[in-house]
Amino acid sequence: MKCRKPGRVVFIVGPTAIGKSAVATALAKKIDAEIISCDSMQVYKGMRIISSYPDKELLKSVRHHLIADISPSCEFNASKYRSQALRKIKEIIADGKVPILAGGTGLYMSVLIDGIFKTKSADTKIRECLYRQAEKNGSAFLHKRLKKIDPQAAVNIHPNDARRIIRALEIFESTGKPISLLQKERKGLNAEYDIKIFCLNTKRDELYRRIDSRVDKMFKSGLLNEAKKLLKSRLSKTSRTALGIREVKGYLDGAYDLEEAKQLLKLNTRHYAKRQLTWFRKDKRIEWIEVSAKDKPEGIARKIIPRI
RNA sequence: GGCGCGGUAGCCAAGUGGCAAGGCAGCGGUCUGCAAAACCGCUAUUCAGCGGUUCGAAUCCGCUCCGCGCCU
Repeated sequence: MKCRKPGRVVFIVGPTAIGKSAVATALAKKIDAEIISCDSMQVYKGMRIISSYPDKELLKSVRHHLIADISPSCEFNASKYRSQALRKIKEIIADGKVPILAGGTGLYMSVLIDGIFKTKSADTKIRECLYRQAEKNGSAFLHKRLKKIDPQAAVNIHPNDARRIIRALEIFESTGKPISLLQKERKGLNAEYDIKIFCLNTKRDELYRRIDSRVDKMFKSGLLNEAKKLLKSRLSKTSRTALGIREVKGYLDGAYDLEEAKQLLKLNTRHYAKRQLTWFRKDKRIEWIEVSAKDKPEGIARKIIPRI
């Protein structure tokens, strides 16, 4: 096929359980592409079931990157993801192939396409100190402080949003510059390449049905053991928040039975899917692809090709 | 059949005479180095139904319907 256009980057995004992996693979086969995961959990090793790695056949048929790549104990983040993904993108393009970014992590997508402001790596000392202050005096107290040094950021961040208030203060203390100023300086893929973003979606009740059935399958294929194994190891701040970990932990701690854990995971996954959609909805560059239960990945890929 | 208790949003529920707490679910949103995270907003002109008492009723009274329990 001659759909290959150098300097072109394709994103296949969408809510969890919509079928991104299969569509991305089907598409990759048709246009000689390689797939880079755009998922904050699939990067971790040992999360095959919990983060739903693409099936073995999919992984075999097309080259995949950034899946099961790093240890769950590693403090990975959006910035690290960005630099690794960027390198892969450049390599793939240099190879004359198309990089397809597939995944559901809105922040990782945005950090690639729109960039991220440059700063030193996270200063954990300052951050921890601020967290202690937040616990003692409340986040509103820190918010008042932020208002003095960076009124712009204070307007954008809710007084209860301790995490962002602390990040803003941390940036100011370590660089001497207000975060709202730094945030204006960002350069991403869209400055150098043609970006195409396709978001797979379906009706809400159908999406929720897919999520429920995926969770049932996950338990059948050994989610419990995988989660147990992960819980025994040291997990990073990010990896420990993977859906499934907390739910299984509650069960193991005796807070509820296995059925309850399963229902909880379904519920939390639905909430997650909803937040993903909120993220994608506001990005007006996205082209929406409505899928239904009877659509095959190849058929969906065929619909995408002419629009690349 | 008799007696008792109860019926408040999709669910759980507070309120027992002065304009219907809260939680869950649902929906919408924020998001630039923890993002499958964290945070925010919205959601009952109406309290099973009908009548009555009262300036005023989800709250008091009567009847009807429904549920639960006990008795015969």
